[in-house]
Amino acid sequence: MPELPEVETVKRSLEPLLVNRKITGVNVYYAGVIKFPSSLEFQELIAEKEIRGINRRGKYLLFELSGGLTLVIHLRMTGQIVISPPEKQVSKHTHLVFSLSDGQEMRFIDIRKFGMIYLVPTGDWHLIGGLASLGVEPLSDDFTPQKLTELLSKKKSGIKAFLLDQTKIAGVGNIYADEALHAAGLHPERKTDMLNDAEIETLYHAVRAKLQEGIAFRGTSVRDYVDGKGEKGGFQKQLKVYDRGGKPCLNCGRPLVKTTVAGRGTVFCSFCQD
DNA sequence: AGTAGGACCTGGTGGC
DNA sequence: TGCCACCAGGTCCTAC
Repeated sequence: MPELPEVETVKRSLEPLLVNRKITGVNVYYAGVIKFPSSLEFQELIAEKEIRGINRRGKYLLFELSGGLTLVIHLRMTGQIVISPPEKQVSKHTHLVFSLSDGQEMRFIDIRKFGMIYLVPTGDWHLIGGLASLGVEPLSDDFTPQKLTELLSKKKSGIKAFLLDQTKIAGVGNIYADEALHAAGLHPERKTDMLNDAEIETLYHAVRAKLQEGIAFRGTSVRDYVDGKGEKGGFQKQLKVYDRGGKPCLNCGRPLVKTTVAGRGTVFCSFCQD
């Protein structure tokens, strides 16, 4: 599911509902989502901790808690975090329910059970696979055309595989990779070391623009994605290629091609992207 | 070093 | 309507 814009939208929707509230306890329905520490330790450690703030790094959500702890959540494909009143029936696939000091509940729901939850001392990111090795935040000032040039030069692969590599750029997933490549007019299998300066500049702006548009529309709800209030996003109506295989390219009218690139379903225009 | 393929899970869709 | 194959916003691991 969620890529950077969706995770950012979840973060923004949760902030006003969670910051300065205390987690009074947690009910565990499926312990498998808790990757560290043990389920028992998790339940003991998190009780009575105050949520001081929420941050995002790549596709990870980081809840800064009192006591020097951070609750880290990765939603993977179908994870959802929703704030609900306790009287609302707990839906199927709800794995954790946090009780909050204001009487509400924070529920972690995940159909496919791929989501991962950790509770670690703040800063001990090495305890979490993937988080410590994340690459640059694409919407930060650290991400520049020069930085992109440097990253591209260090990898010899297809450009779509590069965009999906979280150790290079953090947060781009399958939807925004396809959208950015179409916007930039680049074929997903173009080699990273064969792009000229103008193409890199175009790609740089396309990646940022698509992520920013995704946030502005509050994320893409092709299937399961909802924000912290249970609301769907709106960017699915703006998609130019993702989920549009066989339909006409909105630039040239020719049918979009659906293939597999870097092991992922990929849609592009063989005329506009080369 | 790169990528392909399988694994992890459940559910929706489209074909027959 | 039923059954089946295949597909899905991610990442990790193994094998070429």
